[in-house]
Amino acid sequence: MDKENHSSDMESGDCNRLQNDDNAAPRIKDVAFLADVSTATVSRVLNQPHSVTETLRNRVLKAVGELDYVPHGAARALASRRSRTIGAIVPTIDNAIFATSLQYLQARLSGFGYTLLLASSDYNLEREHKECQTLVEKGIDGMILVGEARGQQTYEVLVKKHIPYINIWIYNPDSPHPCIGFDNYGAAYQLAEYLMDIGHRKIAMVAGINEGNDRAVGRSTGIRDALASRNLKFHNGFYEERPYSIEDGRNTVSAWLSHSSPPTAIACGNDILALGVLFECISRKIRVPEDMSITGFDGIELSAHVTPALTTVSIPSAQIGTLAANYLVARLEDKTTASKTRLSSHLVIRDTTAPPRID
Amino acid sequence: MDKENHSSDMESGDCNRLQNDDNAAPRIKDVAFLADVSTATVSRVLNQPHSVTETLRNRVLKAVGELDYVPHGAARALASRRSRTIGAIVPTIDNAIFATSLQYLQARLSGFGYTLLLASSDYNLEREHKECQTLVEKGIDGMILVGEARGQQTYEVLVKKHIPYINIWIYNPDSPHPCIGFDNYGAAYQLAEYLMDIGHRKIAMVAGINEGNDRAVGRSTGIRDALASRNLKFHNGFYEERPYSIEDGRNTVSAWLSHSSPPTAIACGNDILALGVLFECISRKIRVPEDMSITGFDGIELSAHVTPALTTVSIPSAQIGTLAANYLVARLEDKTTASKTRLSSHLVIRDTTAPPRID
DNA sequence: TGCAAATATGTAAGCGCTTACAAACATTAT
DNA sequence: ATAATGTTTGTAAGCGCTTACATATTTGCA
Repeated sequence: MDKENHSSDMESGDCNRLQNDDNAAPRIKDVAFLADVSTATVSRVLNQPHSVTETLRNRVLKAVGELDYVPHGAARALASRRSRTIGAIVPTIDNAIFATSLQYLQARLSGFGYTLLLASSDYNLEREHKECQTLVEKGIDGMILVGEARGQQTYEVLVKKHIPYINIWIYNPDSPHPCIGFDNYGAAYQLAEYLMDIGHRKIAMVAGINEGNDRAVGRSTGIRDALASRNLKFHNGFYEERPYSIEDGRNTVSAWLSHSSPPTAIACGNDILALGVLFECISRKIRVPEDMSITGFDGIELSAHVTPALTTVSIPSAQIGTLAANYLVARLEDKTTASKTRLSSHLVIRDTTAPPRID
Repeated sequence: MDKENHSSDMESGDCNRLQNDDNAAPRIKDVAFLADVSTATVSRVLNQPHSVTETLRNRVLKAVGELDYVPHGAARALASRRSRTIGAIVPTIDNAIFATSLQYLQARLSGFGYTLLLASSDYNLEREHKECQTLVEKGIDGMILVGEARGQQTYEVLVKKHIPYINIWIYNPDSPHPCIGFDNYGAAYQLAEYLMDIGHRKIAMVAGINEGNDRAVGRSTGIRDALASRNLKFHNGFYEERPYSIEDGRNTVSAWLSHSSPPTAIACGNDILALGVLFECISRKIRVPEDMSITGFDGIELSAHVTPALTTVSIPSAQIGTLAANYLVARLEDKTTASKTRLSSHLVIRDTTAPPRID
């Protein structure tokens, strides 16, 4: 069963192509044989082209082309201890804002020669931990996580294996972990101040689910604290947490709208929820912004185009993806990088907010 | 430098834990040593638990737990020739409808113990080919591709390596390739017939970019052929292809709307474009559907909530993701599966379509 | 021209697992 | 008791690469 024809001193490998059993994929050995060099040289041509003479390099490259040789990733990863693969765990891919980030992340990684191994946690920290282990097992070189609130054990898995990681979508100067993002709390706080500055006192909030989601917590707390700073609370205790869907936004406000003392402004944890609230108001003939102010969070493309256009906080989602890729690749190539990057969010005032009517 | 303490016949491995240099990650050897069994047994416990006695199995599992052992994916893949990884190349992640599909795909794969390696082509066939090679090199066990129009060479890479693949988002009974999806052409054809049935003759279309995108081609051709079947053409030649964005939808119709003979209905290649068209009409005070009918394609959540609600074709995007995972895993485990699955799309008639005004 | 230093290539030892095969042991039939 | 059979475990040969080290070749300089 063993092949015998490996004496490398025969003239011209050209007519002596290795008789591979059938059409099995070619190995580095086959390339070496065809180009009449050692496997080490082939490997060098592929990994550090300039350490090989041009003549040889060309011969090898020609052989690679002729055989349609594709290196075996697992073997490569095993021998070199690097997989050129980056893992990412997002709460859900099915969210415009994460999708954008992922798109840019993936594109940038691809440009650096890295591949993206993707998992989702469905906003569940246990699942996140499990997926993290799976990705680590697959041999990722670096990891991208959303937010920073998670069990210490998850971080430990990464630290133990010396896998660099970064928390995105959040910026926390006091955190021991590297991060790229913005200040959810601060942005929400500012948003609430704006609402109060233009005269609102009766403010309600439809938040995203807070559990296991520190971004949502930051937004909720930011609004709440801003209100408290002026001795206000959520009007009538109108504060609800809902999943990311238009439908949920709509349903949630129904009760509030028929209350004897409805809020004059509703802050939402994200644009999708806000859109739901907006659509519900519209279909109930409640004038926005005259009778009701609405704010979103995220700044998805759509928010600029609905009528009235949604006041929201725009987030640099594409940039987060790109920078996360930059950070990890820099770390992996031992270049220095800032371990924390603060990106700015912007309050975008559009047409769903105005001073409340004076009764 | 070599460790010597490997004689496995010493009493009780319990107090003789392998002195790993520092905190290097434990290897299967370490587990075997701790549990006082061979590495083969450890491997069996991990891969075919029932081929090992309960006593031994428990001892091994205990050792695994104590050491926090995580198998090395690359080594595993190299030795077993399976990576438990599935590749997917989508045009862009940043599109609600693909994101949904990916979310379900990923969730299902994860349930089967597989991981998703993700790449995007940006609707560029060459890039797709390159990404395909990269993924194959990483050692994916199966591949998911969107649409079926691509160079033969791309398919060959997969076939040569015996990697099962499936084209999603499309259904073509005559194709030599397995697929899961629906009939873009037929659905579009039906949509145009509906428009004509309710009286429209002046029909225009804002299509997605057709190049390198057979789904878009199918939709465009479906509309065009339906018109032709009743001796119609795009009114005034009003047919434009535009990128996937609300802004593009808006801009595109501007010219048509100020034309002396505007269309009475505009069919769009996807919901996002349709939304753009709708928003533009609304901001120009053109009544929808009285003065203008608009149709979308995809059935994103939003289309049901805008006012007026968008008439569109709903697509089973989640199902496509789930079924694609099912198919590939079945193939990899040598179970039989249908190689082509036709899913149905549905014309959802809502409030943006009505008979044209009679002049 | 000769010798040291620099550069180019080859040799072969792993990387951490899986698995064919061999060996050991347990079970049943003879 | 012995042989035949089935089951459990161990041994060790790879899987396809990379890379430290050894070797061969070239270059620079006295």
